[in-house]
Amino acid sequence: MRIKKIPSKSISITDVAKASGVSITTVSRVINKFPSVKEESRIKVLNVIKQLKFQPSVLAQRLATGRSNVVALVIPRYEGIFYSFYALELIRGIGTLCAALKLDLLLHLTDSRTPINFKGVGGIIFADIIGNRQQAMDALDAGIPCLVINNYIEDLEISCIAIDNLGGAENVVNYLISLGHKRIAHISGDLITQAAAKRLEGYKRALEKNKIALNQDYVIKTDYSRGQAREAAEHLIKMPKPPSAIFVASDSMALEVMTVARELGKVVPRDLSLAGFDDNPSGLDAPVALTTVRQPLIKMAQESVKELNLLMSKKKTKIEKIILPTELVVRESCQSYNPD
Amino acid sequence: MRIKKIPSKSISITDVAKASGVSITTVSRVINKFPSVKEESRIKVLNVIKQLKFQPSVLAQRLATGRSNVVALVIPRYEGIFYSFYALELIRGIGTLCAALKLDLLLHLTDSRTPINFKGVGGIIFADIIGNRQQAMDALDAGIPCLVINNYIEDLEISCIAIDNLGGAENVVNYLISLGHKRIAHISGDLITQAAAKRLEGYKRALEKNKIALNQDYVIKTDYSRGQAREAAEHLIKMPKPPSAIFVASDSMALEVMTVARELGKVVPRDLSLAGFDDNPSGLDAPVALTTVRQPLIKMAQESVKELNLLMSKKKTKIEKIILPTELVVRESCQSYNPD
DNA sequence: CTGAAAGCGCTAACAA
DNA sequence: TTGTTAGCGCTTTCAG
Repeated sequence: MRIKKIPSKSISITDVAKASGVSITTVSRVINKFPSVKEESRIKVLNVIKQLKFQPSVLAQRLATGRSNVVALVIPRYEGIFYSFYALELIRGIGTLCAALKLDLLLHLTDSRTPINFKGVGGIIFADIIGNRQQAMDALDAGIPCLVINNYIEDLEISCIAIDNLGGAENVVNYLISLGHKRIAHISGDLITQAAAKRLEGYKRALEKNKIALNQDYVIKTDYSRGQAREAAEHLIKMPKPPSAIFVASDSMALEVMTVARELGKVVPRDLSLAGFDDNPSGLDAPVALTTVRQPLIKMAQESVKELNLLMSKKKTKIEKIILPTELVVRESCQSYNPD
Repeated sequence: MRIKKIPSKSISITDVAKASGVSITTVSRVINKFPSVKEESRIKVLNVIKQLKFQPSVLAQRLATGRSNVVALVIPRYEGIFYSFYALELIRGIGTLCAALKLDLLLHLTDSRTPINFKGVGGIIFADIIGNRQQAMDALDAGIPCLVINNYIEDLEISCIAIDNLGGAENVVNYLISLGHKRIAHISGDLITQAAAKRLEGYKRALEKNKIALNQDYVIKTDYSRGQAREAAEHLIKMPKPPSAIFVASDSMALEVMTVARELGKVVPRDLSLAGFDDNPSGLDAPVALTTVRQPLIKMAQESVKELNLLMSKKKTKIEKIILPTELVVRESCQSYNPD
């Protein structure tokens, strides 16, 4: 004879069935709100459920149905992502909407190498794709509903919701140009991210369209960290012919640049115009409020959950490629170019 | 006859067994690294697994064993938590350690009312307890390994890892007093959080120990938001007899206060000394670097995962109540009191 | 060293 | 309207 491994006092559907004098099937029907249950039985079962504080095992449910309400959020764990404003906004947006839709949120900080075990998750949101394209492809051909945010992927049959980094960057640089600046530098973010690459591209495009020659010395690449922003800023400001304006790929780096400028005796915006990207609230703490580009992070996050939910419930199968617009936020850190 | 519902091409342990000519039991043994498998069989199975890209269903595993490697992180969704530096640091610390320990992280932003379905989670970390005491008690008597962070709970048989908010606050206020300040105000955080309450208490205690009478008009309560910080700051600074120093319960609020002071023509630290709490990196972006209290958030987060992991693997059952020390970070925003 | 068979808690097809 | 029964994919006795 078998012995139950652990006298796991956890109550199951069977206990409920016994206590209410019906079959487990009926209990199951009550749980799943089948209309075809006699009112009397339903009430009885419901009472017992309450009494016993029964909660169905989601595990067993998922195993039996093959469906799962788990949304996995896959965030690549590259250097610096967590120093960004971005990650938290994403988690916040996705987390609150998941809670509202009764979806479980599994947070997966991936090193990009380790394959993800998809069994048991109902859908996946890839926050950007940094070296983990394979993971997305695996998910795709395992037939798991999934989508990518913050990265516009053309060559994969996958939905994506991205932000118009290119346009946003182009706009802000155009703005600087409209103020009369010609010597405009760019401190870029980590170019393994599409966002940083597109911002750089937008910068270049704006210059080009305005017939301003690109000066390679004015473009400095960083990993988004404040440390590298500092080095870049020092380098730029100390140049024999320093730029009159700098477009920085993130607000947090821009703030560091502002600090460096102050240390070197430069007054923003009089001696140097400065623009960031993100609309990070701390841009308002700066001595001079930071001009920046607002990106709809929360919106992107929430759209992704909505979309994924549709995919998961098979209400939709068409893939969608969306680019959300950005908005230039003019504050005080930029000024008309003054050649004196 | 039955028809398989969906020709779910997902490969299972059975497929692996067939393809390698052994029983599923043997495959299971290989998966679980039982030593008692002939090397030959093991290799064969391992090969097939690789070939078929088989990944065991964690669902089925959990159902069969009753064990689960899922860690639920329960974060109460009160107003303003996500505007804090705190939340992201927590998620970052917990997330990376979970990944390292091969634990799945379930993120649960709770409204505190809805009971949590614990079935299938192996352990729970409650990030603070804000109105959701019941959830913790439920988990406790469901016998699920769990602990509380950022809240020292005396009257519950639950492990907790908290931060010495009281001591931290007392220290910083002592520091202000040592600089000669006597009119010291406090802008508190949301007192539903233990952290805010303890910081207020620390403030009071420091005054008391130094025989400085508490002036109720100098204590202003907020919800941690910048908006309320602004109002508080305006009120304090415009008082007929304004404080010469303000201890603010969070760095982000302190930065807002600094902005307000500047707007009102006050120079920090000459006219007003300012201290925060958190050691939020943006404290360094301020025109005047913010003096603050550093709290070991990452450490708290990581300790909690370690501890929970021990609890989950039954290697430990003793509950632990830990308070981690803080550290005063003196920067530039405070100055000796100058009565002129 | 290996396999058959009995669960884990639930859902769903079928029959009543 | 309800119950019976066969799985879902895995682990774990127990008996070779």
